Amino acid sequence: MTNLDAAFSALADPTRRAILARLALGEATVMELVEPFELTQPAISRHLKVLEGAGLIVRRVEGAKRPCRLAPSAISEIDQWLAMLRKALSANYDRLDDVLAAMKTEK
Amino acid sequence: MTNLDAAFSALADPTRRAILARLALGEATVMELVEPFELTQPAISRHLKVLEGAGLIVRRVEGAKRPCRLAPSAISEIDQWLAMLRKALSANYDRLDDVLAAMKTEK
DNA sequence: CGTTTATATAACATATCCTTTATATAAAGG
DNA sequence: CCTTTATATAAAGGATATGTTATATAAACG
Repeated sequence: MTNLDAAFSALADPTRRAILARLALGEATVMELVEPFELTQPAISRHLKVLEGAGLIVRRVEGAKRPCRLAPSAISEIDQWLAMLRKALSANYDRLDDVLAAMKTEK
Repeated sequence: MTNLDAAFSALADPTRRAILARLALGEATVMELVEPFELTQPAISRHLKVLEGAGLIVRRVEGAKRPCRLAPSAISEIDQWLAMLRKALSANYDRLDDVLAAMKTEK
């Protein structure tokens, strides 16, 4: 599995996206992340493992706690890949512009 | 399943990303998309269905052929969501800048 | 130390995903 | 019409994901 596979499939789960949205507000421990969800602690621990494996979050050790936060380079690879699509889409858009411009000229 | 779930999980598969990369070069029929892969036609048809369901591609009817291309608004929702993460990450980066600036001042 | 708190891991059930083969359908071409 | 080409759908198997409960570990607290 490439990093891109891991990153996109990590983001495909709404619970994991919610965890990331929470972490966007700042660091949180596992129990703090469990609290807002109707899921057990092991379930959240697993989601965190997936997010960590995808390089989307990092963890510190602080006594018995393991505070999580967003990984600094979290979405860089994703952004790079999406840039390819964006470019293609804007190229298509430009072609549409050309067509419209041509129609205008003919008129 | 939200659109975001569908979009991210569609992108999580390397075959589907390759299909999108191919479509970034321009429209292609199902058989044209089957050709470069070591997969059967039904397998590709399914991937196309997933991509269509996620709003990432659209299809025309042209006789017996169904040419596919990238959907114009393909990644807009994804981009919107990622913008949230990007913002949080750059905010963290700014905080780091503050710390570094403070250290510099003290020195 | 004994207990509580924080987290991880194992074992298991269920659901979903990906692929294949086999078959259906519908347009195209003699 | 009959055959070929293009695509879709169904059935089935195997792998993977997600959740739960039960348990392990390790730090914190009294």
